[in-house]
Amino acid sequence: MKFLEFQAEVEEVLADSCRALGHKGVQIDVGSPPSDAYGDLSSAVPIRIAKEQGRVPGDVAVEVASKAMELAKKSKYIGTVSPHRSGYVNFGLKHSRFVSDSIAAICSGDLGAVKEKGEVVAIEHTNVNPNKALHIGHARNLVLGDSLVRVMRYMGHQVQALNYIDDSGAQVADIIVGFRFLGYSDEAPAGTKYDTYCGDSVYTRVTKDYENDPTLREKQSFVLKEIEKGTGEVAEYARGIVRKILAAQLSTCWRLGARYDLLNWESQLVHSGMWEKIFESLKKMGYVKFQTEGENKGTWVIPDPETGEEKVVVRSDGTAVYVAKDIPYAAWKVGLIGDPFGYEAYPLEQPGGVLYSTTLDGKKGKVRFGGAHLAISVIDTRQSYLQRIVSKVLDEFREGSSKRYLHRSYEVVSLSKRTAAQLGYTIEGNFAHMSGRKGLYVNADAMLDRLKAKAKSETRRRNLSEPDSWVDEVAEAVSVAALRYELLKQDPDKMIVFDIDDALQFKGDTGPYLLYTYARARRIIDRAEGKPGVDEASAAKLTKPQELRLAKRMTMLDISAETAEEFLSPKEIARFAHELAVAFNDFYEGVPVNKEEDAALRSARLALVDAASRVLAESMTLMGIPIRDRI
RNA sequence: GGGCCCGUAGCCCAGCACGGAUCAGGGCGUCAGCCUCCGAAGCUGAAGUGCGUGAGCUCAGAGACCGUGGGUUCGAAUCCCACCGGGCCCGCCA
Repeated sequence: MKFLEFQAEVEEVLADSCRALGHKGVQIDVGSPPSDAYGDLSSAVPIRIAKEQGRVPGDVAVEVASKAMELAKKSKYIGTVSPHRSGYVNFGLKHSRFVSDSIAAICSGDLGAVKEKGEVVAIEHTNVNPNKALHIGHARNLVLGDSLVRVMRYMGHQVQALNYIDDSGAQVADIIVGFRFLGYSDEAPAGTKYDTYCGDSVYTRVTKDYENDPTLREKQSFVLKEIEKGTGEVAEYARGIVRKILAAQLSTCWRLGARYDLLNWESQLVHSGMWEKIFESLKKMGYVKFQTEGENKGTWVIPDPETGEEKVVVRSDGTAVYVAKDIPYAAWKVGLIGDPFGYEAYPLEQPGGVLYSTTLDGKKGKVRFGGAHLAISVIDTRQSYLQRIVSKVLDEFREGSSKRYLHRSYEVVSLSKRTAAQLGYTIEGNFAHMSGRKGLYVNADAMLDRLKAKAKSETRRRNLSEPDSWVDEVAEAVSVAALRYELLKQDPDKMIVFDIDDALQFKGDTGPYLLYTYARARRIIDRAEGKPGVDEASAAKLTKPQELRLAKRMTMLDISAETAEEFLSPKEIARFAHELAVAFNDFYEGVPVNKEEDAALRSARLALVDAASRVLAESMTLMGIPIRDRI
């Protein structure tokens, strides 16, 4: 995008100026000035030089600016260079050319996405145990992961979006115990989603039943063994239930805009033999050791990367512990082990692309997964310790592997006191952690439905003559925008204390604000009589601060996208989109477009609106927010 | 006991990665305005104390101690250390 070109020019001019003035080895940096009255980019380089040489910063700034001004004469976009007495040098854009080039590029479809195909990146997210419906905590994981997938694709990577299905764990066993030993129906009542039924009614009840009758744990243990074995009537039955729940969960995921390339089944990972191979290698390397005495007698252990103490990986009964299942999966992702899987289309139709599933039937199709250059696991912060262990083991396996296996951690979503109270729970502090077992959580579908109900009335109020189906469809988009933005905009390291009433807010820094802003922009285009169009002469007429601010802002998506990529942090896109929307609304209030009488100016403004709305749409797409011309 | 994360206005958040410029930006909530004018899911402005139901009157007058205290620096919300408060993790559970 054009702003990055401008920035590159400024950096080059600065570096050349310093060299010409004999200042060697100065770190060249540029940034945004505190106010655009100073210019469009600024640098503290003279301050650093002054410090080194014991001079007055303002004087050095004058020298540097004067040299830079000379060198900037032949530049494309640098219009002004000015020193400031504080020691900063400020650079201003050559507005007419910058604005006309920017608008032309964007309107021709060049939004700055990286086009050449880069590295293969595997991104794992969602990973919900297939025994319950998604709650908003799972939704945070999905939104973070899916947005990251979108950003990485935008940045040119070949992305594999992975969804790990733990179909052989205790949580699945629990609901099978409920169906097979406690007489709970394995059919959901009419009108209830299957995953919701299993989570709300079966799982929570079985949890209580365990408390009342500890001998039920034997049933759980039996079911777990049957599932692990993988054959037999109970295992087949569990397999059917898991798939039925997964189908219900996936419909929610798709509703939220997420798309996956592959389902990785834990049961297949376990049966693939990968762990045994890795275990043998680690034994040969002497990294895992057999304990012949002490409290871990009879187990195989690895060194704990934090305490230096022992960490059991294989129990004395020969079975592998939880973290040991993650190791082969991680090794498969980054290609440290031969790929045992085949891949086939999963028998569910995913909107927007085929969903594959691993197989172990020995047939190898054309599609390949795993073996990525970079693997990113979106997993909440409570698993950071275990992820560090996995990472460490990969390094033992091959030096430097941990650099290619990244944990994108994030804090959990808890519930506000008010929301907990609405759900019938009285709590002590200001928030409560969600709990699937206790039934204390906000269901993602239910939240979307509440958002949708509100969006429906808001939309209907503004569109009295539209058919219900249209209103319904728009309300659905608004609800997804609201929830995704709410869960994405906050820093991943901060806990979200979710409050239903606050989340129902459509004003201010929200997803609906972005949708509304986009619709406003499109309305101008719809109602225009002439065509949008701009050249350097008409762009020169775009001199109002609102016009310049909007034009500049819309060329800065790439800066946010690069930061989002570097720090695996899609919230950068949210911040950008909000700033762009604010800039647009400021323009909208203060600058007429279709009522402008000067035809050239009108058409230039129209082109500006068109370009800005395209960039806004792109940034929303990167967040998985649906685009609607009218809402 | 060891480790990780958070602490910014009544509330919620941005800024911290790369320390700098005159007001540390938003949002919510509160109050007051703006639709003969491209969609009001928007925009603009206000919010020191005391008294008064209130128009207002009186007095006072600058500034969110960026959790607290140190340190580094010409310069710290940003870097370092300690402490305080909150959350999480450290199992032959998953």
